[in-house]
Amino acid sequence: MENSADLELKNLMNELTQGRELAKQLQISLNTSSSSDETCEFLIQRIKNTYEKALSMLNNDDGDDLDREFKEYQNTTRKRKAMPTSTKKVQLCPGTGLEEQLDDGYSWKKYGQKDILGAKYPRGYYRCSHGRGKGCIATKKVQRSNNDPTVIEITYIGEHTCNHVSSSNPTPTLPENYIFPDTNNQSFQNFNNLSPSSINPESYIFPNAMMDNYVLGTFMSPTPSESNYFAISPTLTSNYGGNHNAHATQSEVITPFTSSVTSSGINSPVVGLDFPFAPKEIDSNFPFGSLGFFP
DNA sequence: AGGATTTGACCCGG
DNA sequence: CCGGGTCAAATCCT
Repeated sequence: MENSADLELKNLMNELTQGRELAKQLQISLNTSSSSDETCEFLIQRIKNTYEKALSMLNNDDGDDLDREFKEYQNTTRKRKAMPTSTKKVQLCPGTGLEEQLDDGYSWKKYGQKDILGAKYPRGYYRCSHGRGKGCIATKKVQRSNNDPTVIEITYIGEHTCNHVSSSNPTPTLPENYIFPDTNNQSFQNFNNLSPSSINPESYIFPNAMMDNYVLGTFMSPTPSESNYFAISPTLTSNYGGNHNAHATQSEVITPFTSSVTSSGINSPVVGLDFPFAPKEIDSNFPFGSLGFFP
């Protein structure tokens, strides 16, 4: 068994190593004409995050802090104490796999969903799927914007202490580098060489029909009829949400540009990215919608 | 069968 | 008391 100090040190090393790798990625991106501004911006943000995380670890010279924090969490299961939060808004790119666009490299487990007053769309609650076992207290809230259904707001609460990446995307040295898939991947190159206005949906993971179903039928239609979200393939459990009125502590807008790298068809559980796309009206019309039938 | 998701109930702070 | 956050049993999916 390794003690908490060793674990702390290991986590610190992980963070610093990750920062170094991200910096390398940034350098590559800067030297690559096909890389977008968003790519660089996102990398910079991630580098900042790793440094902040590393610094906070150093400040907590008491290695038991995380353990204690989790204990407190366990003692107050229904109300978490004030935790560091960060919010990012994700502008969905048409034609890109929704799951990929929302994937942040961690695996999440949904533990709740709630209608929020004044919000058209329900909010989904997720916690790190390694959570309880590893003492990772990270959670996130995902909600679709009232005004712009293509904007998703993700609020991250607490820091990951598990240093685990999604089982469907294992990347030993870069736990959160889902955004940098194999650049030899044809689809990735297709994507990177495209300007947003010239996106060719066929380059992506989802065929047109499917994207129509997701983006047009589900997102855009104010009054979805038969093409509501219940028609969505149950195997594609992507979640959407957003809240335009958000007043988060920090906010950043990220335009995802993830590749068409799939979850490699891995049949491991798709974690974290399910979502009720339909507005509340649909929910009320189809209270048993996810079952696809009325009782 | 086991793990993930859904959903109504519960808890608690404002 | 209201509303956001969480729990946990039921249900679904693989």
